[in-house]
Amino acid sequence: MESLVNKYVKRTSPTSLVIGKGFVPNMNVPGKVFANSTLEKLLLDEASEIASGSTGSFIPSLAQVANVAALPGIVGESIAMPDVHSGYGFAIGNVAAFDMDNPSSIVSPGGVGFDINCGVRMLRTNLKEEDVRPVQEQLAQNLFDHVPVGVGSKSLIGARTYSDIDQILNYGIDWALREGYAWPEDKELCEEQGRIVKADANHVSQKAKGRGMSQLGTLGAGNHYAEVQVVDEVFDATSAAVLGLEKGTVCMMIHSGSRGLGHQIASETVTKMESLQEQMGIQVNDRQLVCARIQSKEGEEYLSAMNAAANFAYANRSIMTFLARQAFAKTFNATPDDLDMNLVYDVSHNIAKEEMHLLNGEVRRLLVHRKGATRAFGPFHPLIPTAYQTIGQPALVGGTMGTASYVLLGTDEGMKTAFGSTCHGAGRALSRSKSRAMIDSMDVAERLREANVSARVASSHLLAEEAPQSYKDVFEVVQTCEEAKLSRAAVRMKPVAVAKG
DNA sequence: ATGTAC
Repeated sequence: MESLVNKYVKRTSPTSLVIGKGFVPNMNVPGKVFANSTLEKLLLDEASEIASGSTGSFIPSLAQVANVAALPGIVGESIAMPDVHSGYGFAIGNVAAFDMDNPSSIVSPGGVGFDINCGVRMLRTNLKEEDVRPVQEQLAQNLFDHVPVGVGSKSLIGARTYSDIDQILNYGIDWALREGYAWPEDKELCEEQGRIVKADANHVSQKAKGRGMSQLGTLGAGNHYAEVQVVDEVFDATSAAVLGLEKGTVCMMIHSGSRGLGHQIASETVTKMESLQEQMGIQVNDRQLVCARIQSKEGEEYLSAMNAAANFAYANRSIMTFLARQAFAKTFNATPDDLDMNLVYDVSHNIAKEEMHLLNGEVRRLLVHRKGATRAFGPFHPLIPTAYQTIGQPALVGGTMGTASYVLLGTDEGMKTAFGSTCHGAGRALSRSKSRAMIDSMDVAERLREANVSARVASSHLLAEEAPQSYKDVFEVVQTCEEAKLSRAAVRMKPVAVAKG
Protein backbone atom coordinates (compact mmCIF):
# COMPACT_ATOMS: atom_id res chain seq x y z
CA MET A 1 0.00 0.00 0.00
CA GLU A 2 2.75 2.45 0.92
CA SER A 3 4.63 2.18 -2.38
CA LEU A 4 1.33 2.46 -4.29
CA VAL A 5 0.55 5.63 -2.34
CA ASN A 6 3.98 7.07 -3.23
CA LYS A 7 3.47 6.22 -6.89
CA TYR A 8 -0.14 7.31 -7.45
CA VAL A 9 -1.16 9.80 -4.75
CA LYS A 10 0.17 13.28 -5.52
CA ARG A 11 -0.38 16.65 -3.92
CA THR A 12 -1.81 19.08 -6.49
CA SER A 13 -2.43 22.10 -4.24
CA PRO A 14 -2.13 23.01 -0.53
CA THR A 15 -5.66 21.61 -0.10
CA SER A 16 -5.93 18.73 -2.56
CA LEU A 17 -4.43 15.37 -3.51
CA VAL A 18 -5.09 13.44 -6.68
CA ILE A 19 -5.31 9.64 -6.79
CA GLY A 20 -4.08 8.69 -10.25
CA LYS A 21 -5.55 5.91 -12.37
CA GLY A 22 -3.76 2.67 -11.58
CA PHE A 23 -3.90 2.99 -7.78
CA VAL A 24 -6.61 0.32 -7.94
CA PRO A 25 -7.74 -1.58 -11.09
CA ASN A 26 -10.31 -0.28 -13.59
CA MET A 27 -10.46 3.38 -12.52
CA ASN A 28 -12.62 5.33 -14.99
CA VAL A 29 -11.72 8.71 -13.51
CA PRO A 30 -9.10 9.91 -11.02
CA GLY A 31 -9.79 10.34 -7.33
CA LYS A 32 -9.48 13.67 -5.57
CA VAL A 33 -9.09 14.22 -1.84
CA PHE A 34 -9.47 17.63 -0.28
CA ALA A 35 -6.95 17.60 2.57
CA ASN A 36 -4.33 19.90 3.99
CA SER A 37 -1.01 18.46 5.21
CA THR A 38 -2.37 17.70 8.72
CA LEU A 39 -5.37 15.76 7.37
CA GLU A 40 -3.20 14.06 4.73
CA LYS A 41 -1.05 12.61 7.50
CA LEU A 42 -4.12 10.99 9.10
CA LEU A 43 -5.05 9.39 5.76
CA LEU A 44 -1.54 8.07 5.17
CA ASP A 45 -1.34 6.73 8.73
CA GLU A 46 -4.61 4.92 8.12
CA ALA A 47 -3.30 3.47 4.84
CA SER A 48 0.00 2.28 6.38
CA GLU A 49 -1.79 0.74 9.35
CA ILE A 50 -3.64 -1.49 6.87
CA ALA A 51 -0.34 -2.46 5.27
CA SER A 52 0.77 -3.82 8.65
CA GLY A 53 -2.11 -6.26 8.35
CA SER A 54 -3.70 -5.84 11.77
CA THR A 55 -7.13 -4.71 10.70
CA GLY A 56 -8.77 -7.58 8.84
CA SER A 57 -10.96 -6.67 5.88
CA PHE A 58 -10.91 -2.93 6.63
CA ILE A 59 -10.11 -0.87 3.49
CA PRO A 60 -8.50 2.55 4.00
CA SER A 61 -10.43 5.54 2.70
CA LEU A 62 -7.88 6.36 -0.05
CA ALA A 63 -8.47 2.92 -1.59
CA GLN A 64 -12.23 3.24 -1.10
CA VAL A 65 -12.29 6.56 -2.96
CA ALA A 66 -10.28 4.93 -5.77
CA ASN A 67 -12.58 1.89 -5.90
CA VAL A 68 -15.55 4.23 -6.34
CA ALA A 69 -13.69 5.82 -9.29
CA ALA A 70 -13.87 2.37 -10.93
CA LEU A 71 -17.69 2.18 -10.84
CA PRO A 72 -19.54 2.30 -14.19
CA GLY A 73 -20.79 5.71 -15.36
CA ILE A 74 -18.90 7.87 -12.85
CA VAL A 75 -18.03 11.34 -14.18
CA GLY A 76 -15.52 13.99 -13.13
CA GLU A 77 -13.64 12.57 -10.15
CA SER A 78 -14.37 10.42 -7.13
CA ILE A 79 -14.14 13.17 -4.54
CA ALA A 80 -13.34 12.99 -0.83
CA MET A 81 -14.12 15.78 1.60
CA PRO A 82 -11.52 16.73 4.27
CA ASP A 83 -13.45 14.78 6.95
CA VAL A 84 -13.25 11.53 4.95
CA HIS A 85 -12.90 8.20 6.77
CA SER A 86 -13.48 4.58 5.95
CA GLY A 87 -17.08 3.38 5.57
CA TYR A 88 -19.17 0.59 4.05
CA GLY A 89 -18.01 0.42 0.40
CA PHE A 90 -17.82 4.15 -0.19
CA ALA A 91 -15.80 6.18 2.30
CA ILE A 92 -17.77 8.49 4.57
CA GLY A 93 -17.08 11.89 3.02
CA ASN A 94 -17.14 10.55 -0.56
CA VAL A 95 -18.98 12.45 -3.32
CA ALA A 96 -19.52 10.61 -6.61
CA ALA A 97 -21.67 11.63 -9.59
CA PHE A 98 -23.00 9.28 -12.27
CA ASP A 99 -24.36 10.32 -15.68
CA MET A 100 -28.08 9.50 -15.60
CA ASP A 101 -28.23 9.43 -19.39
CA ASN A 102 -25.55 6.75 -19.61
CA PRO A 103 -27.36 3.36 -19.46
CA SER A 104 -24.43 1.70 -17.66
CA SER A 105 -24.42 4.18 -14.73
CA ILE A 106 -25.13 2.73 -11.30
CA VAL A 107 -26.63 3.61 -7.94
CA SER A 108 -25.16 2.02 -4.81
CA PRO A 109 -26.68 1.87 -1.32
CA GLY A 110 -23.13 2.03 0.06
CA GLY A 111 -22.82 5.45 -1.59
CA VAL A 112 -25.77 6.76 0.41
CA GLY A 113 -25.10 5.15 3.76
CA PHE A 114 -27.23 2.97 6.00
CA ASP A 115 -28.78 5.97 7.74
CA ILE A 116 -30.60 7.35 4.69
CA ASN A 117 -31.04 11.16 4.85
CA CYS A 118 -29.09 11.45 8.03
CA GLY A 119 -28.83 15.20 8.37
CA VAL A 120 -28.69 18.27 10.54
CA ARG A 121 -31.42 20.74 11.35
CA MET A 122 -30.65 24.06 12.99
CA LEU A 123 -33.07 26.31 14.87
CA ARG A 124 -32.43 29.75 16.22
CA THR A 125 -34.06 31.62 19.13
CA ASN A 126 -34.28 35.23 20.28
CA LEU A 127 -32.47 34.22 23.48
CA LYS A 128 -28.93 35.31 24.34
CA GLU A 129 -26.17 33.43 26.13
CA GLU A 130 -26.93 35.19 29.44
CA ASP A 131 -30.55 33.92 29.25
CA VAL A 132 -29.52 30.29 28.88
CA ARG A 133 -26.53 30.02 31.26
CA PRO A 134 -28.56 30.07 34.51
CA VAL A 135 -30.90 27.31 33.28
CA GLN A 136 -28.62 25.16 31.10
CA GLU A 137 -28.83 22.11 33.39
CA GLN A 138 -32.65 22.22 33.35
CA LEU A 139 -32.64 22.75 29.59
CA ALA A 140 -30.39 19.72 29.04
CA GLN A 141 -32.68 17.65 31.27
CA ASN A 142 -35.86 18.90 29.56
CA LEU A 143 -34.42 18.09 26.12
CA PHE A 144 -33.41 14.64 27.33
CA ASP A 145 -36.90 14.09 28.79
CA HIS A 146 -38.79 15.35 25.74
CA VAL A 147 -36.76 13.80 22.90
CA PRO A 148 -36.45 9.99 23.05
CA VAL A 149 -32.75 9.11 22.77
CA GLY A 150 -30.65 5.95 22.67
CA VAL A 151 -30.70 2.58 20.94
CA GLY A 152 -34.19 1.14 20.91
CA SER A 153 -35.88 4.31 22.18
CA LYS A 154 -39.57 4.39 21.37
CA SER A 155 -41.73 7.02 19.77
CA LEU A 156 -43.83 9.21 22.07
CA ILE A 157 -45.87 10.65 19.29
CA GLY A 158 -46.79 10.29 15.65
CA ALA A 159 -47.91 7.42 13.48
CA ARG A 160 -50.45 4.92 14.73
CA THR A 161 -51.00 2.86 11.61
CA TYR A 162 -49.29 1.59 8.44
CA SER A 163 -51.42 4.13 6.59
CA ASP A 164 -49.78 6.95 8.60
CA ILE A 165 -46.34 5.55 7.76
CA ASP A 166 -47.21 5.34 4.06
CA GLN A 167 -48.20 9.01 4.08
CA ILE A 168 -45.00 9.97 5.93
CA LEU A 169 -42.94 8.04 3.36
CA ASN A 170 -44.72 9.71 0.45
CA TYR A 171 -45.22 13.23 1.82
CA GLY A 172 -42.39 13.89 4.32
CA ILE A 173 -42.70 17.24 6.09
CA ASP A 174 -46.13 17.83 4.54
CA TRP A 175 -47.47 15.06 6.79
CA ALA A 176 -45.88 16.75 9.83
CA LEU A 177 -47.41 20.09 8.79
CA ARG A 178 -50.85 18.59 8.39
CA GLU A 179 -50.64 16.95 11.81
CA GLY A 180 -49.50 20.18 13.46
CA TYR A 181 -45.94 19.11 14.34
CA ALA A 182 -44.26 21.58 11.97
CA TRP A 183 -44.64 25.30 11.31
CA PRO A 184 -45.59 26.31 7.75
CA GLU A 185 -42.42 28.42 7.43
CA ASP A 186 -40.22 25.38 8.33
CA LYS A 187 -40.84 23.82 4.93
CA GLU A 188 -39.10 26.37 2.71
CA LEU A 189 -35.99 26.15 4.91
CA CYS A 190 -35.41 22.43 4.34
CA GLU A 191 -33.38 21.03 1.47
CA GLU A 192 -35.96 19.67 -1.05
CA GLN A 193 -38.59 21.61 0.96
CA GLY A 194 -38.71 18.61 3.28
CA ARG A 195 -40.35 16.34 0.72
CA ILE A 196 -38.88 14.39 -2.16
CA VAL A 197 -41.55 13.81 -4.77
CA LYS A 198 -40.06 10.70 -6.39
CA ALA A 199 -40.73 8.54 -3.33
CA ASP A 200 -42.86 5.41 -3.25
CA ALA A 201 -43.98 3.74 -0.04
CA ASN A 202 -44.88 0.66 -2.09
CA HIS A 203 -41.16 -0.06 -2.45
CA VAL A 204 -40.60 -0.08 1.32
CA SER A 205 -41.05 -3.42 3.08
CA GLN A 206 -43.54 -3.99 5.89
CA LYS A 207 -40.61 -4.79 8.15
CA ALA A 208 -39.00 -1.40 7.49
CA LYS A 209 -42.35 0.34 8.03
CA GLY A 210 -42.81 -1.51 11.32
CA ARG A 211 -39.42 -0.30 12.58
CA GLY A 212 -40.32 3.24 11.48
CA MET A 213 -43.66 3.15 13.26
CA SER A 214 -42.13 2.76 16.70
CA GLN A 215 -39.22 5.14 16.01
CA LEU A 216 -40.88 8.21 14.52
CA GLY A 217 -39.67 11.26 16.44
CA THR A 218 -36.68 9.54 18.08
CA LEU A 219 -33.07 10.65 17.97
CA GLY A 220 -31.15 7.37 17.93
CA ALA A 221 -27.61 6.83 19.21
CA GLY A 222 -23.98 7.07 18.12
CA ASN A 223 -23.10 10.52 16.90
CA HIS A 224 -26.73 11.66 16.81
CA TYR A 225 -27.58 14.46 19.21
CA ALA A 226 -29.75 17.43 20.09
CA GLU A 227 -27.52 20.31 21.16
CA VAL A 228 -28.10 23.84 22.40
CA GLN A 229 -25.41 26.19 21.16
CA VAL A 230 -24.37 29.84 21.32
CA VAL A 231 -22.92 31.73 18.36
CA ASP A 232 -19.41 32.60 19.53
CA GLU A 233 -17.79 33.86 16.36
CA VAL A 234 -19.17 35.67 13.33
CA PHE A 235 -16.96 35.42 10.23
CA ASP A 236 -19.28 37.28 7.89
CA ALA A 237 -21.70 39.72 9.54
CA THR A 238 -23.81 40.28 6.42
CA SER A 239 -24.44 36.56 5.88
CA ALA A 240 -24.98 35.99 9.60
CA ALA A 241 -27.66 38.70 9.59
CA VAL A 242 -29.40 36.99 6.67
CA LEU A 243 -29.34 33.74 8.70
CA GLY A 244 -30.79 35.61 11.72
CA LEU A 245 -27.68 34.94 13.80
CA GLU A 246 -25.37 37.24 15.74
CA LYS A 247 -22.73 36.78 18.42
CA GLY A 248 -24.42 35.42 21.55
CA THR A 249 -27.54 34.06 19.78
CA VAL A 250 -28.81 30.82 21.35
CA CYS A 251 -29.57 28.19 18.73
CA MET A 252 -29.87 24.42 18.52
CA MET A 253 -28.90 21.57 16.23
CA ILE A 254 -30.66 18.25 15.78
CA HIS A 255 -28.54 15.55 14.11
CA SER A 256 -30.51 12.42 13.19
CA GLY A 257 -31.83 10.49 10.21
CA SER A 258 -34.25 7.75 9.21
CA ARG A 259 -33.45 5.39 12.14
CA GLY A 260 -34.16 1.68 11.76
CA LEU A 261 -36.43 2.30 8.77
CA GLY A 262 -33.60 3.58 6.56
CA HIS A 263 -31.25 0.92 7.91
CA GLN A 264 -33.74 -1.80 7.04
CA ILE A 265 -34.13 -0.51 3.47
CA ALA A 266 -30.34 -0.31 3.04
CA SER A 267 -29.77 -3.84 4.39
CA GLU A 268 -32.51 -5.37 2.27
CA THR A 269 -31.23 -3.58 -0.84
CA VAL A 270 -27.65 -4.75 -0.26
CA THR A 271 -28.85 -8.35 0.08
CA LYS A 272 -31.05 -8.14 -3.00
CA MET A 273 -28.43 -6.44 -5.18
CA GLU A 274 -25.72 -8.88 -4.02
CA SER A 275 -27.79 -11.81 -5.23
CA LEU A 276 -28.29 -10.14 -8.63
CA GLN A 277 -24.81 -8.66 -9.06
CA GLU A 278 -23.45 -11.46 -11.22
CA GLN A 279 -26.43 -11.72 -13.55
CA MET A 280 -26.49 -7.94 -13.94
CA GLY A 281 -22.87 -8.20 -15.14
CA ILE A 282 -21.46 -5.33 -13.10
CA GLN A 283 -17.81 -5.61 -11.99
CA VAL A 284 -16.83 -3.88 -8.74
CA ASN A 285 -13.51 -3.81 -6.88
CA ASP A 286 -15.05 -4.43 -3.46
CA ARG A 287 -18.10 -6.55 -2.55
CA GLN A 288 -19.40 -3.68 -0.43
CA LEU A 289 -19.76 -1.54 -3.58
CA VAL A 290 -22.75 -3.65 -4.57
CA CYS A 291 -24.96 -1.64 -6.92
CA ALA A 292 -27.54 -1.69 -9.73
CA ARG A 293 -27.91 0.29 -12.92
CA ILE A 294 -29.89 3.47 -12.33
CA GLN A 295 -32.12 2.57 -15.27
CA SER A 296 -32.86 -0.97 -14.00
CA LYS A 297 -35.91 -2.06 -12.00
CA GLU A 298 -33.73 -2.67 -8.93
CA GLY A 299 -32.04 0.73 -9.30
CA GLU A 300 -35.34 2.57 -9.67
CA GLU A 301 -36.92 0.70 -6.76
CA TYR A 302 -33.99 1.47 -4.48
CA LEU A 303 -34.12 5.17 -5.40
CA SER A 304 -37.85 5.42 -4.68
CA ALA A 305 -37.40 3.57 -1.35
CA MET A 306 -34.38 5.76 -0.53
CA ASN A 307 -36.46 8.88 -1.23
CA ALA A 308 -39.26 7.49 0.96
CA ALA A 309 -36.75 6.99 3.79
CA ALA A 310 -35.55 10.56 3.19
CA ASN A 311 -39.14 11.76 3.66
CA PHE A 312 -39.35 9.74 6.89
CA ALA A 313 -36.19 11.50 8.10
CA TYR A 314 -37.72 14.91 7.34
CA ALA A 315 -40.81 13.96 9.37
CA ASN A 316 -38.56 12.56 12.12
CA ARG A 317 -36.53 15.78 12.43
CA SER A 318 -39.79 17.77 12.29
CA ILE A 319 -41.28 15.89 15.23
CA MET A 320 -38.07 16.26 17.23
CA THR A 321 -38.19 19.97 16.44
CA PHE A 322 -41.71 20.01 17.89
CA LEU A 323 -40.43 18.23 21.01
CA ALA A 324 -37.39 20.52 21.33
CA ARG A 325 -39.63 23.59 20.99
CA GLN A 326 -41.70 22.19 23.87
CA ALA A 327 -38.56 21.64 25.96
CA PHE A 328 -37.52 25.27 25.45
CA ALA A 329 -41.06 26.48 26.19
CA LYS A 330 -41.07 24.57 29.47
CA THR A 331 -37.61 25.82 30.47
CA PHE A 332 -38.29 29.48 29.69
CA ASN A 333 -42.00 29.53 30.55
CA ALA A 334 -42.82 30.97 27.12
CA THR A 335 -44.27 29.68 23.86
CA PRO A 336 -41.93 28.50 21.06
CA ASP A 337 -43.46 31.33 19.04
CA ASP A 338 -42.47 33.90 21.69
CA LEU A 339 -38.93 32.51 21.50
CA ASP A 340 -38.83 32.90 17.67
CA MET A 341 -37.71 29.27 17.32
CA ASN A 342 -37.49 29.38 13.53
CA LEU A 343 -35.50 27.07 11.33
CA VAL A 344 -32.16 28.29 10.05
CA TYR A 345 -31.97 25.32 7.66
CA ASP A 346 -32.19 21.51 7.39
CA VAL A 347 -29.57 19.58 5.39
CA SER A 348 -29.02 16.00 4.35
CA HIS A 349 -25.54 14.45 4.37
CA ASN A 350 -26.43 10.87 3.36
CA ILE A 351 -28.32 10.74 0.09
CA ALA A 352 -28.13 10.41 -3.70
CA LYS A 353 -29.84 13.14 -5.71
CA GLU A 354 -30.72 13.81 -9.31
CA GLU A 355 -29.14 17.18 -10.15
CA MET A 356 -28.14 19.23 -13.20
CA HIS A 357 -24.46 20.17 -13.31
CA LEU A 358 -22.15 21.87 -15.78
CA LEU A 359 -19.47 19.38 -16.79
CA ASN A 360 -16.86 20.23 -19.44
CA GLY A 361 -19.08 23.03 -20.71
CA GLU A 362 -22.21 20.88 -21.00
CA VAL A 363 -25.26 20.65 -18.75
CA ARG A 364 -25.59 17.03 -17.61
CA ARG A 365 -28.20 15.19 -15.58
CA LEU A 366 -26.31 13.45 -12.78
CA LEU A 367 -27.06 11.21 -9.84
CA VAL A 368 -24.85 12.70 -7.12
CA HIS A 369 -24.10 10.37 -4.21
CA ARG A 370 -23.17 12.33 -1.09
CA LYS A 371 -22.25 10.07 1.80
CA GLY A 372 -21.07 12.02 4.80
CA ALA A 373 -20.96 15.11 2.61
CA THR A 374 -23.29 18.11 2.48
CA ARG A 375 -24.78 19.78 -0.54
CA ALA A 376 -23.62 23.40 -0.67
CA PHE A 377 -24.90 25.07 -3.83
CA GLY A 378 -23.53 28.52 -4.68
CA PRO A 379 -25.45 31.81 -4.53
CA PHE A 380 -28.48 32.23 -6.82
CA HIS A 381 -28.88 28.51 -7.48
CA PRO A 382 -32.62 27.93 -8.12
CA LEU A 383 -32.87 25.26 -5.40
CA ILE A 384 -31.75 27.59 -2.58
CA PRO A 385 -34.50 29.22 -0.44
CA THR A 386 -35.42 32.75 -1.53
CA ALA A 387 -34.09 34.21 1.73
CA TYR A 388 -30.63 32.73 1.12
CA GLN A 389 -30.27 33.43 -2.62
CA THR A 390 -27.55 36.04 -2.09
CA ILE A 391 -25.44 34.09 0.41
CA GLY A 392 -25.47 30.53 -0.95
CA GLN A 393 -26.86 27.29 0.52
CA PRO A 394 -26.14 26.87 4.24
CA ALA A 395 -24.22 23.70 5.15
CA LEU A 396 -24.62 22.77 8.80
CA VAL A 397 -21.48 21.17 10.21
CA GLY A 398 -21.64 19.55 13.62
CA GLY A 399 -18.51 19.26 15.68
CA THR A 400 -18.07 16.67 18.41
CA MET A 401 -19.11 16.78 22.04
CA GLY A 402 -17.70 19.91 23.63
CA THR A 403 -16.29 21.33 20.40
CA ALA A 404 -17.47 23.94 17.90
CA SER A 405 -20.05 23.63 15.12
CA TYR A 406 -20.25 25.80 12.01
CA VAL A 407 -22.63 27.23 9.46
CA LEU A 408 -20.83 27.17 6.11
CA LEU A 409 -22.11 28.61 2.84
CA GLY A 410 -21.89 27.18 -0.68
CA THR A 411 -19.76 28.82 -3.36
CA ASP A 412 -19.57 29.05 -7.17
CA GLU A 413 -16.12 27.42 -7.02
CA GLY A 414 -17.54 24.39 -5.15
CA MET A 415 -20.11 23.95 -7.93
CA LYS A 416 -17.19 23.45 -10.36
CA THR A 417 -14.85 21.37 -8.22
CA ALA A 418 -17.15 19.20 -6.06
CA PHE A 419 -20.63 19.15 -7.62
CA GLY A 420 -21.65 21.78 -5.04
CA SER A 421 -20.56 19.86 -1.94
CA THR A 422 -18.69 20.44 1.29
CA CYS A 423 -17.84 18.58 4.50
CA HIS A 424 -20.37 17.27 7.05
CA GLY A 425 -18.49 17.15 10.35
CA ALA A 426 -15.21 16.41 11.99
CA GLY A 427 -14.92 12.83 10.72
CA ARG A 428 -13.83 9.94 12.90
CA ALA A 429 -10.12 9.49 13.53
CA LEU A 430 -10.43 6.40 15.79
CA SER A 431 -12.79 3.44 15.45
CA ARG A 432 -15.46 3.02 18.12
CA SER A 433 -13.69 -0.01 19.58
CA LYS A 434 -10.36 1.81 19.70
CA SER A 435 -12.01 4.79 21.37
CA ARG A 436 -13.51 2.58 24.06
CA ALA A 437 -10.12 0.98 24.69
CA MET A 438 -8.12 4.20 24.76
CA ILE A 439 -10.41 6.81 26.31
CA ASP A 440 -11.86 7.02 29.83
CA SER A 441 -15.52 8.15 29.90
CA MET A 442 -15.04 9.84 33.28
CA ASP A 443 -12.27 11.93 31.77
CA VAL A 444 -14.55 13.00 28.91
CA ALA A 445 -17.31 13.94 31.38
CA GLU A 446 -14.81 16.02 33.35
CA ARG A 447 -13.69 17.85 30.22
CA LEU A 448 -17.32 18.63 29.33
CA ARG A 449 -17.82 20.12 32.79
CA GLU A 450 -14.67 22.21 32.35
CA ALA A 451 -16.03 23.47 29.03
CA ASN A 452 -19.28 24.41 30.83
CA VAL A 453 -21.37 21.99 28.74
CA SER A 454 -24.42 20.34 30.37
CA ALA A 455 -24.71 16.82 28.97
CA ARG A 456 -27.31 14.06 29.31
CA VAL A 457 -26.23 10.76 27.75
CA ALA A 458 -28.30 7.57 27.62
CA SER A 459 -25.34 5.17 27.74
CA SER A 460 -21.97 5.81 29.39
CA HIS A 461 -19.68 4.08 26.85
CA LEU A 462 -20.90 6.65 24.33
CA LEU A 463 -18.84 9.34 26.04
CA ALA A 464 -15.61 7.59 25.02
CA GLU A 465 -16.82 6.69 21.53
CA GLU A 466 -17.90 10.25 20.88
CA ALA A 467 -15.04 12.02 22.67
CA PRO A 468 -13.38 14.84 20.72
CA GLN A 469 -10.14 12.78 20.68
CA SER A 470 -12.00 10.14 18.62
CA TYR A 471 -12.49 12.69 15.85
CA LYS A 472 -10.41 14.85 13.58
CA ASP A 473 -10.12 18.53 14.43
CA VAL A 474 -13.24 20.13 12.93
CA PHE A 475 -11.29 23.39 12.57
CA GLU A 476 -8.80 21.74 10.17
CA VAL A 477 -11.71 20.32 8.18
CA VAL A 478 -13.60 23.62 7.92
CA GLN A 479 -10.38 25.53 7.20
CA THR A 480 -9.53 23.15 4.34
CA CYS A 481 -13.02 23.58 2.85
CA GLU A 482 -12.57 27.34 3.06
CA GLU A 483 -9.08 27.36 1.51
CA ALA A 484 -10.24 25.02 -1.26
CA LYS A 485 -13.23 27.39 -1.77
CA LEU A 486 -15.75 24.53 -1.40
CA SER A 487 -17.56 26.70 1.14
CA ARG A 488 -16.96 29.70 3.35
CA ALA A 489 -17.66 29.99 7.05
CA ALA A 490 -20.48 32.28 8.21
CA VAL A 491 -20.56 31.62 11.97
CA ARG A 492 -19.18 29.28 14.62
CA MET A 493 -21.17 27.98 17.58
CA LYS A 494 -20.04 26.60 20.94
CA PRO A 495 -22.07 23.94 22.79
CA VAL A 496 -23.99 24.70 25.97
CA ALA A 497 -26.28 21.69 26.54
CA VAL A 498 -26.49 18.35 24.76
CA ALA A 499 -28.72 15.25 24.82
CA LYS A 500 -27.33 12.10 23.19
CA GLY A 501 -28.06 8.40 22.77
C1' DA B 1 -25.54 4.25 11.74
C1' DT B 2 -28.24 -0.34 13.57
C1' DG B 3 -33.88 -4.22 17.92
C1' DT B 4 -24.69 -3.78 16.85
C1' DA B 5 -25.66 -11.61 14.19
C1' DC B 6 -28.38 -15.91 10.10
